[in-house]
Amino acid sequence: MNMDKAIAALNNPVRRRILNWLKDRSSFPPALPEHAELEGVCVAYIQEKAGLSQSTISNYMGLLREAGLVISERHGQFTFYRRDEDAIRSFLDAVERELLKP
Amino acid sequence: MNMDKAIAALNNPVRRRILNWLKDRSSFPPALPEHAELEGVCVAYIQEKAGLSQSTISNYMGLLREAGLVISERHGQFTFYRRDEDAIRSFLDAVERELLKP
DNA sequence: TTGACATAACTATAAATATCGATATATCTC
DNA sequence: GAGATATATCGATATTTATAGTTATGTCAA
Repeated sequence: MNMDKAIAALNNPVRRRILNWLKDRSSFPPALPEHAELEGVCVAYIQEKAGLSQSTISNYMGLLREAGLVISERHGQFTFYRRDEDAIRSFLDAVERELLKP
Repeated sequence: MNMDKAIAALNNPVRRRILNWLKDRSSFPPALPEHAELEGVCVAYIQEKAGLSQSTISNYMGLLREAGLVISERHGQFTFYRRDEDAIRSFLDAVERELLKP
């Protein structure tokens, strides 16, 4: 997790919203049967929900991934994104340590 | 405290550093005797330490103030800035609530 | 192999941000 | 009041970000 990249990634309401949506897989359309066991969500579903172009969302997800906030996993033609809960928590810890007066 | 503005204000390493410096008044040159009781730091000291132009720092401090992370107080020709600890804490709480899975 | 599809990478443009120097404003001192 | 000082504001430019369209890449299915 990279603090600078993470803050930059979060400095956008749509990306924060996506991170929120990913808390609950069921806020998206059901996965295909063959992907039922996967936790992540494919780009197309996220795009649909966000209402922005495919390229924009792909770029957003790349930023979130580079920031270490989400994990991507390719399965066939699909890329599934899911939150990295540990990284998110440790980001919050780091921000708190940096901001809070000792 | 405004979440969007606060994140934007923190999305810059110098502004985060300033916020850190302000944790400890003694990391700056001593205040004038007539300002000894004040907790804040004047713009010129912050500028000196940051090594950026006066206008840039004045602008930075304005952003931090609008984000609600610092409090400014004018005394004569000087403006003293200090951290708003309560606002910082509640910002951290809000970010945590937004990011962390329930 | 040939399409069809999902996603990523590339290109382009508009908007936002970083940063400075210059100027304006307020205040202090004489 | 005139000049000095501290800060804010304005104007300009360079860089970064947002976003879309287009193209490339990889994979599936017939």
